[in-house]
Amino acid sequence: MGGVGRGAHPADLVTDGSPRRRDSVATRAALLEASAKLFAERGFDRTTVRDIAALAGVNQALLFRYFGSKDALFATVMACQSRELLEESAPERLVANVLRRMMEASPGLVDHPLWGALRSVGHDSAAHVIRQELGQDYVRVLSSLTDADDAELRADLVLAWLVGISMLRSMFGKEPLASADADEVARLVLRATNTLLERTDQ
Amino acid sequence: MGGVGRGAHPADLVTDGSPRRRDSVATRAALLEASAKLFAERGFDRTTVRDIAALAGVNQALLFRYFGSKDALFATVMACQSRELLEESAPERLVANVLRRMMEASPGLVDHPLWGALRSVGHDSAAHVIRQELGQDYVRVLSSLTDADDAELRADLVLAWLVGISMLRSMFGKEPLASADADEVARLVLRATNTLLERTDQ
DNA sequence: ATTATCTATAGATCTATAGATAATGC
DNA sequence: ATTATCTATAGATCTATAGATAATGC
Repeated sequence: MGGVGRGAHPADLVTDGSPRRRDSVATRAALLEASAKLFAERGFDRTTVRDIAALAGVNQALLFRYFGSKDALFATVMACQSRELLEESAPERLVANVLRRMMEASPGLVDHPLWGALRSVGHDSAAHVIRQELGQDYVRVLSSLTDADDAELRADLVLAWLVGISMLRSMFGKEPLASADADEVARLVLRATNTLLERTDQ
Repeated sequence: MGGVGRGAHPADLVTDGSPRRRDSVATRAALLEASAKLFAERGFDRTTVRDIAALAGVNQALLFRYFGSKDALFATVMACQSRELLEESAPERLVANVLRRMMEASPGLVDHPLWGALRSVGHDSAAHVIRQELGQDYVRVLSSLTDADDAELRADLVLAWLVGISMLRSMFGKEPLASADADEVARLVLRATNTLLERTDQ
């Protein structure tokens, strides 16, 4: 029933393209990659284990062999969410970089798995990773940008803005925001967040 | 299995408290009210027709009799979302009023059914009502506040902020935002949105 | 008689498991 | 021999319907 044929192998989706036919490591990786993509696109509830297995090109029983349950797989995916954007950006460039990456992604697609977690809003693991990663990592960096004693609240508000923009853009395709010029959005948002964070540099 | 006993009658949930025992109008209203509440709290996928019927105190078969399907009920609820907040606020007070109502609601609960629609992000009717109501009603009012030629884009960004604040607050319980003082949040956000909308009045 | 309500269940998913099969490494 | 993979299916939901029952209005 799935569009992906049964004959496809997990190696097909793995970048190193090694053609080994039985490889638990590659199978596990393919399941992680496929589920990250589908959970981000549809959320936890609307993603079935058979969809994931079909996209990964493996039998659905292997999902349970390697991860135990759909819930555990989801928690693993959430825990593996990369922090590369956070780590590669200087603090004062973080908002600009997140915005740029967000706006340059094609409308309707999330550019970062973290925003994809928003689609699984009812799930504990999603709520946990949102609080954990947004709460402790992004907010720490953002709150370092202001001296105000309510620095964390201000950082929360900046984050809320990024979350909202991602929602309207990638989930609802809200126009004109979805098709807006990245530079123009960045200019508007950065000017306002600089006001919020009491920074005066353009 | 539901906590609401089978003996409860729809009239129990209806404000006018008329004790009529068989009343298709009251039953229909009770189903609408119960489903609006549950869809807002849990989203479409995690709300079952039996949950709705139990909360409304009616048999689940009546849901299909009066609305045809769960999908049609959802669409009806979405279409009935009230616009009272939009209509009762002067344009220049809209953001402040939405923020106030949002922040004064207890954390973890949505104050307005429109924000609850965000939980049903995968559903067409939810996406439609979000685009329709946010897009055409709120944005029209907000964009009237600025003379810039990208007025609608700026209005979209203000809306994105409100959406993001609601998400972090009511769905993820993000601290310190969730427990922050309403006035302080309003002060910070309004100052920044005034910058965004190029207004100078406090 | 009409119609609101309830019972019972069909039919469609979906997660998860038990056990069979087949490819690998020694 | 070990272990990755597949088949077949149990068991639990969930939506939706057909038909029975019972309360209302004339």
